Amino acid sequence: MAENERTNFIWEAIKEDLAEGKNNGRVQTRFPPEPNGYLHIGHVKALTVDFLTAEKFGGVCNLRFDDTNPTKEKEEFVDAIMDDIHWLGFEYGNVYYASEQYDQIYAYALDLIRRGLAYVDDLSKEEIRAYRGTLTEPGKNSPYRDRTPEENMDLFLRMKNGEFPEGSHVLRAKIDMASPNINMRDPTIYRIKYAHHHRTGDKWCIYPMYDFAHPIGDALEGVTHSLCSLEYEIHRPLYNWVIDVCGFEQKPRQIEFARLNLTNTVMSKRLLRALVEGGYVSGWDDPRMPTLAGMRRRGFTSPAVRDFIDRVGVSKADSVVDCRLLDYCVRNDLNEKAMRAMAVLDPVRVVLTNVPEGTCEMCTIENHPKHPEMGTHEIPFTREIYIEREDFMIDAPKKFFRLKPDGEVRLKGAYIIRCERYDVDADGNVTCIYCTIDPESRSGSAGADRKVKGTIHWVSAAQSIPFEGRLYDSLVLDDTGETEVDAEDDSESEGQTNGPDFLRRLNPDSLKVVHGYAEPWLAQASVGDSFQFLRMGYFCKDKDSTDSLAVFNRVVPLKDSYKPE
RNA sequence: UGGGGUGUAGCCAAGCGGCAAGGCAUGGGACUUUGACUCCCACAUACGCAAGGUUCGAAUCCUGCCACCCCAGCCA
Repeated sequence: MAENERTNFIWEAIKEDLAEGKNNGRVQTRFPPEPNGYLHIGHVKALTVDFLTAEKFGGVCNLRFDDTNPTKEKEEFVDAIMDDIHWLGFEYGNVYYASEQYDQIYAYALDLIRRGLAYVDDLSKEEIRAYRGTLTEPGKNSPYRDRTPEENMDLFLRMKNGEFPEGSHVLRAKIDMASPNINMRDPTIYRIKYAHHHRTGDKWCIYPMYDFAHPIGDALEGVTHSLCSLEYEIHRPLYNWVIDVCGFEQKPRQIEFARLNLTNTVMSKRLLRALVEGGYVSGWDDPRMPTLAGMRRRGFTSPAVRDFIDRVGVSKADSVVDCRLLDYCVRNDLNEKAMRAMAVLDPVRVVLTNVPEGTCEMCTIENHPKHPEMGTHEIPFTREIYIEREDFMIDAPKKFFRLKPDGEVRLKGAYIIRCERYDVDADGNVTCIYCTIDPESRSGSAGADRKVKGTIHWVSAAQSIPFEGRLYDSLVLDDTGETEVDAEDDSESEGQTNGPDFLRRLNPDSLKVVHGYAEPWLAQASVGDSFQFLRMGYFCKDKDSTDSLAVFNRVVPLKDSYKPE
């Protein structure tokens, strides 16, 4: 059975490490988010790889907040991140913060200075860039590169003590300004920032860079395999350099894999933040957002999200996954769990002429066709009802199985009705349909086995509740699946005057609101409960529903194999 | 024109020298008091290259070429 066990290239690599006896057979990973935003579906892939890899090899996966840039980070985000991980059902071991490792990281920096492996540079940001060279030309040494360890030590201490303004000095690793790998051309490892850190407050005014803090954090925590996305591949030599130079005995191994991209949406935290801060969406949990908070509010379930990630797989090839696979996973999960109910989104009135006025029969309907243990509920049946406008067609084609003049159709859970006549307004819109019921055909009765080709959903006109359906059928962007992220302007610039380029691709149809009627039973639903409205899809009761109005988000539509013409 | 990566169907993705798994999507059919679900069937003579080579045999090895992605933050 181990024969067919699912694996991936990362696990194969780890098996080889284990076979060579590395790390004494121990495997440890970490999920290292920067608390500068909410987790999105792309993070789920990363964190799933981290957690499942640890689980696979009987190790632990810790959570570490890579909070080395105080200007972007907030406590709100660390809370949201932990909530999201729990929602997904993963258990992390310890919780670490890079900011709690600052003392140790600082000590390693001092050691590098002492050994002549790091120096304080007085060059400006622009000068450093100029000295770095280009992709095709080597860089040249900074005039400050050969300062003595004593001089560097003095300068670095003064940096730490707040004697210099931001931007005036940085600490650089002394590696090789002519390296074909630009990341090795004396990378900056510490910079001055007079910023309030959400955890260390104003204790520090120098902060380590990712490239320095990350490998040290990994080593300090005992990480054996540091899994990350492809863009860090080029940083691996630097990662290994830091590990070596700091003298860590047990050397974590960095392995990179492709990050997740999804059609119809954008996965860049910078762009998601622009949507939130620019007011284009209601917040990080807007149901159109690919954030876990948004998807959760929309009604996506964690098993569905996990199944999706599992089906996507792990490789090193750049890819864009069709968002219809995610939809499939959601439908697949909800099909088993969601109770069946009826709501009419675009109502047209139907009068059942042979049902006496004042009649109110209760029809019993199963909550789930395949799970009788899920129980039943009652729906009031009255003389006047609403059906879906699209379920009636005057000039119906041959293969239209729903209601048409002189045609018969079954009202789900109730009677078979026949269309006798209908009213039309000046514009040709149907305003009312008159039908008769077959009294023998009531569901559950002896005559109920008569077959008609179609079954439609309905609600009582008098005994139903107002319904607002939000049809978030597309994620934030249109369906071109392309996202041009303008390389320019860092997220620090607030200028929202003319939003980023991609905002032009915001899908105006990504949120449609419809008003209709729902069966009374739905008034008892709790926020977060999901239902399948027959033919219309899966809906989840939204958090801002009120007693007088049932507000449901459409999680995902049902597949519809009916094709007109 | 530097370096690091990746190229298997519309989209993901197995495959690791022995003759192309699987899923989504798509098309057809059966079933159906949800045109849903479920169930059948179809869907790469072909693996970036009408390129060389090794081999009895290559998607898998070697050479060359092409395409795309990443790197010149005092972001992560």
